Amino acid sequence: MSDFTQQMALAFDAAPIGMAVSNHRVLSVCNTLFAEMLGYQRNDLVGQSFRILYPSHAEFDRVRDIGLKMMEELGSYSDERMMQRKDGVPVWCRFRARTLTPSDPLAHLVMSFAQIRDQVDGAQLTKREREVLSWLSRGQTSKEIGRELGLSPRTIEDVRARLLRKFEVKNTSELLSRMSYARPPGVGERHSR
Amino acid sequence: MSDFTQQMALAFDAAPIGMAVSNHRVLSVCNTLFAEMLGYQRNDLVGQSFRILYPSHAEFDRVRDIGLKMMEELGSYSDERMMQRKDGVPVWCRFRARTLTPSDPLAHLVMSFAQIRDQVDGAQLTKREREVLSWLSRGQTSKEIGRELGLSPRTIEDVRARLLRKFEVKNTSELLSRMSYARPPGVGERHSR
DNA sequence: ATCATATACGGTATCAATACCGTATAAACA
DNA sequence: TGTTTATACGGTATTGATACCGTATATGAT
Repeated sequence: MSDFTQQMALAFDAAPIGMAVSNHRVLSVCNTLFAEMLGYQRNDLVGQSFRILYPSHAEFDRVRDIGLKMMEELGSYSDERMMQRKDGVPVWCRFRARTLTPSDPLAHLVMSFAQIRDQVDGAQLTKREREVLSWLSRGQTSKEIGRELGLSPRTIEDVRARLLRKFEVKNTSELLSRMSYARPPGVGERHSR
Repeated sequence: MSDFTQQMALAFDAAPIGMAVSNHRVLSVCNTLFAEMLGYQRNDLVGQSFRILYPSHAEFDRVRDIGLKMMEELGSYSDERMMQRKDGVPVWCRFRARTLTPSDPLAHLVMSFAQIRDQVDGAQLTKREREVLSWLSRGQTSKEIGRELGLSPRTIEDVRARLLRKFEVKNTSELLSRMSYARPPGVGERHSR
């Protein structure tokens, strides 16, 4: 086995992004970061169905169909999706896939998973912070967001200041460049005192 | 080793994201997509300095220092940066790195490069616009960027205004949220090749 | 029970961002 | 050859962002 092959295998394992290979939706290889991201040991995942990495069977089915046509045509596909960690916590990922078998895309698939929200030293975002962030990503001002959420603009400024501190950034532009977050504030995002 | 190693090497090469390994800023291995992204054949890049992949020597030096401290502490680093294709065209990338040698991060580095978008709705970015954009994503003000580039802050404001018009966004925050690698599904971007 | 944090709101002060007004040069292009 | 666009710079005026000062309540953790 060549030195090149071994270097590539090492790079795969040590990659700064989660990577996995599947055959007909069964995981055949993954790297350390992928297993870590989802709360598993790597050996626990080899041979497992990807089903266990999605929050529901419906979601598992949905993501199967969603990129199939594009992969048949272009060989690759990318979207943003929710995975589920072993302990049940949802993980938002930038998902990319390339198939080695375009006529039957799922037969042999190479995927990368990049976690979108980097938590800074365990600093999770509160509901309010995510909510404000999602409006900021649409270019809303504090005044507009306050009107939208029925709050004083001053309160929105407080939330913004907290976000800047948490992520150690200078301003909102740098914040949004680090943390892309454009999910609309939905059902679970209502504010309660 | 054998089969597992070979599968991992295959996955590295066929990965849906650009990947490369460097030793003291010299490329030792990269995958097909990485070479393609930058307009090279893979064999042209092996053994080359990363210098040729950056638009200027100043930029090459800047990106060396920028993540060093974080890599010494955490072992990994991520930002958005501009690379330069063989034909001179700039490529805006989400960059991730993990070092295998934390005491001397650049000694052995595994990197991933995800191309962000280089155009939106046919709106091409000029060199100046990309340049300013890359400083904005680091939270720099117009005054700071002007100082950095040896230009009047007013000129930077002109560039910003052009960017806001081109992307039809209200302000810089929305701009950087749109330019980010992780965008909500359904709004345009589809990954190909 | 105390401490830290998130929430929510008021004020002020200062700087940044954005939108206008204008001029000027150079390159691309039909 | 004129027209458009990018570049570069000046002014001003208004709004927004950020950083402080303060108070207050609620919650969760040690």
